[in-house]
Amino acid sequence: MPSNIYSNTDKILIAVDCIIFGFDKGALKILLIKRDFEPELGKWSLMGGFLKEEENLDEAAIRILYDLTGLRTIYMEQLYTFSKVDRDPVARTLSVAYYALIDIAMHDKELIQNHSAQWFSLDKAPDLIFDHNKMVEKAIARLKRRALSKPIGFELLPPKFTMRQLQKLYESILNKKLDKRNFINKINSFGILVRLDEKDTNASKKGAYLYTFDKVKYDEKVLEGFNFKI
Amino acid sequence: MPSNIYSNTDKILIAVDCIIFGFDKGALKILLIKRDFEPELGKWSLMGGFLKEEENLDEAAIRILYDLTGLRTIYMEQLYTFSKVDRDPVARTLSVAYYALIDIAMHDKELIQNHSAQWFSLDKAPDLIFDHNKMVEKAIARLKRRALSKPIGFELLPPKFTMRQLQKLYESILNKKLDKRNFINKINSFGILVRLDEKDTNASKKGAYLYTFDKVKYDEKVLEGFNFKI
DNA sequence: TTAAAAAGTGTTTTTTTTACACTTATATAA
DNA sequence: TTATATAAGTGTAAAAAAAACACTTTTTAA
Repeated sequence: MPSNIYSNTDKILIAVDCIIFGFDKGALKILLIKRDFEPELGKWSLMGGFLKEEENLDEAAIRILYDLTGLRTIYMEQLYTFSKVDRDPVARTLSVAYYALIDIAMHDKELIQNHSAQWFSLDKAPDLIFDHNKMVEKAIARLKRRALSKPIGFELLPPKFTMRQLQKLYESILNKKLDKRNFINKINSFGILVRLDEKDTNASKKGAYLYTFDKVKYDEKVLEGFNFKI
Repeated sequence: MPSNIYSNTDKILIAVDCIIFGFDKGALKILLIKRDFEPELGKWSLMGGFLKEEENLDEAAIRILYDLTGLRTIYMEQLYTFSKVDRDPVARTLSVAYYALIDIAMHDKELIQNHSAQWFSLDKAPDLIFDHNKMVEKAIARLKRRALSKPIGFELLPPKFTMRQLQKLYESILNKKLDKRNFINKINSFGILVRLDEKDTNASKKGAYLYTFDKVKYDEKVLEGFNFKI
């Protein structure tokens, strides 16, 4: 390798694209924006932006998510870096995909309207520009794997939720029906949920107990290692 | 977002660094190079290079691995993109880490000598430049997870191997002792190994049966889903 | 008052994982 | 030649985890 390894090498644009998952009305959703700029004006895409000189990728992803949702402390994870030479027709661009989980009730609705953004159920999402469909696919696969190794789902739910909501969430992530009793037994065996004396009567006449997530017990559990196969 | 989104954005150097795993004499090893160029001349680092305009990341990683090992068809996977602003003191550089699994017997020994490269056991590896230690850590964690979800180990072994070699390999990846009988029972339950009539007498007087890996059955098994918890 | 809709609750069966010890084959040393 | 040392090879029983399974409760609205 020559000693001037940094000279005459190719510099490249770095984009950060975010797959933003939410959960609403029993279905897993993603937040997409309708582009009001070229290229691909009018088409749907992931929310993205470019990496700046003075920030690292996590910071860029946080900035981009804040711009769209108004939220700062959300679950986020780097997914994969996409690098096909002609993935962006305008210029050679690498894109580092991040995925985020947010409580759909908490985001800033005005902000997403300003960006012509919209929530879509996974099965009803439109075709996306560039390689964004692949990014979403990969994010779903990763989310599925994560859901089996830790109780990631809480990030997607409001602070108080019912067992049934939690189960529906897992069903939509794993894309299969789960047994009610087995699910509750498993969740309770972790001891990371606290049952409140309140009930939620939105979805049933009888009302369902609300639960919250016990962060302290959860962190203990993380240390000893979860087996979250459901 | 402005319409001139591609103008005045920052272009950045992209490096590709490879964590190359091998398995020899019962221990998991990594291949490191002693830098004969600045910065950090004389220190140990991962094998790396820069991404070129006309190639994608996978192609760059394959090129870099070929330069060092002379091998082309090796197991390789993108790991993570490292982006700390000052990770490289010379210039702002992102590094996309890849990890590779190779059969240590197959590589080109002359090539690695030309690069002043050397195999190190994981526990005896020297300190590395930049954030390369972190990369190795992450690669080991990924390898551990992979080892539990599919029988990845075959990539690291010669075409014919003994059960004991396979077990030793898993023991060194998972970093714990495994029960001989349970291991064999589990592996055999997959039906992806073929026992040959040959024996290997290197490690024992009695000799141990050699096995090969049945690629066809393996692929069938992949489709129906592995449970490789050992 | 009754029908409908969702919540809540335990036990049994099956599958998977773990624990565990002796015999066999052969080269080498006495 | 015999004894010894070394690693290979082999199966079963106990424990743990996962999966299957159905009825009762509460309430509202017809």
